Amino acid sequence: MINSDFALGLHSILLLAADKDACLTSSTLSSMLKVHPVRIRKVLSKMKNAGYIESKEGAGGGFFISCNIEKVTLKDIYTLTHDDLMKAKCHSCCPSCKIGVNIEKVLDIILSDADEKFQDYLEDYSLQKVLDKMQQM
Amino acid sequence: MINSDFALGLHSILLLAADKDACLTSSTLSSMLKVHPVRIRKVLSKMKNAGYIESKEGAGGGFFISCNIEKVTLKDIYTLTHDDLMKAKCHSCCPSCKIGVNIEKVLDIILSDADEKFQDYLEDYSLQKVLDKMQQM
DNA sequence: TTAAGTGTTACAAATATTGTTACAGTTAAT
DNA sequence: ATTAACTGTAACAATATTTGTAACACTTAA
Ligand code: FES
Ligand code: FES
Repeated sequence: MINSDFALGLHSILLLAADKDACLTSSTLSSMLKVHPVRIRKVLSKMKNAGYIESKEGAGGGFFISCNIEKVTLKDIYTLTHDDLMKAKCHSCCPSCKIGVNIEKVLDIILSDADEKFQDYLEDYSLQKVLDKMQQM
Repeated sequence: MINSDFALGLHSILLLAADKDACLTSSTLSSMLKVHPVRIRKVLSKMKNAGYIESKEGAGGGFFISCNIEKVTLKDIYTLTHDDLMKAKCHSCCPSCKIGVNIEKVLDIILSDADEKFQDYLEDYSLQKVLDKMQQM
C-alpha cells in the first residue's frame, strides 16, 4: 500500500519545504537520498503537476516549493504516488462457486473503505505538521 | 500493504468456512484459484499454526475449517499474511541534515498509527460477516 | 503395499521495481 | 552565439521480489 515513491517524494518535498528559498537540483537530491536523479525527476514531476512545487530548467535551475505547506497533507502525497486504489490482487476463480461470484466485489468494498479510513488519517498531517513533529524529537 | 497472500489465504479460508464439513486438498484449491498447490500449502500452513484450520495428511486428507468463523476476523488474516508492519522503504540519507535524523522515525510513527486504524477497521469483519455480505449481493 | 495426501526446502521463471543511458529542450553566464 | 548546467521523457538494462516448480521425506486410507 505504501510504496517507495511515497517515501521518496515525501522526503524530497520535505527537504524543499524546510527551506522555502532552497532550489535543489535532482542531482543534489540524488546524492542526498542515494537515488538516481532521473527517478527523482519522475517523482517530482508529479508534485509539479499537482502544483506543490515548481521547477526551473536550465543552468542554476532545480526544484523549489510552491505550495502552502500547512495545506498540503500526507494524503495528497499519498494520492499522487499511488495510481490504483488499494486492491487485493484477486485470483481468478471459478465463477460457478457461490463464493466466487462476489468475493472480489466484497473485498473491493471492504478494502476501499479501509483505504478511505487510512487516507483520512493521513489527511491530518500537513507537511508543516510533519516538519514540526520532527523538531520535537 | 495488502499483499496477495492475504487475498489468497482469505479466499481459501472462506471456501473452507462456507462448508464446515468440506475437506479440500491443496490440489483442488489450486485448480479453483489457479495458483500453485505448494503456495496454497504455504499460506494455509500459517492459518493452521494459528489454529484457524486443520489439515489431514495422507490419502483422503486435505484442509478443513476448525475455528469459530464469527470470531476470526479479517484482521487476523491480515496479521498472519504480513510479516512486517507497514513501513515506508526509507532511503538512507545524510544524517547531517536536520531532517534526516528524524524523518524515518516520524514516518514510522505516523504509518504504524495509520496501520492500526486500518486494522481496527478490518477487525469488524468476521469471516461470517464477509460470507453474509456476499450472500446479500 | 500402494496411491493420495501434507510439509518443507531449494531452485527456476516471471514480474515489478529501480537504475542507466541517451537525447531534446531550456536557461544563465561568458 | 556558445557553452555548461539544468529539466523532461522515453527506451532499455539491472536488480529485487514474487510466484511457480521439482524433489523428496513423511503420513494415512484403502
Ligand atoms: S474459487 Fe473463488 S470462490 Fe470459487
Ligand atoms: S537527505 Fe534525508 S534528510 Fe537529509
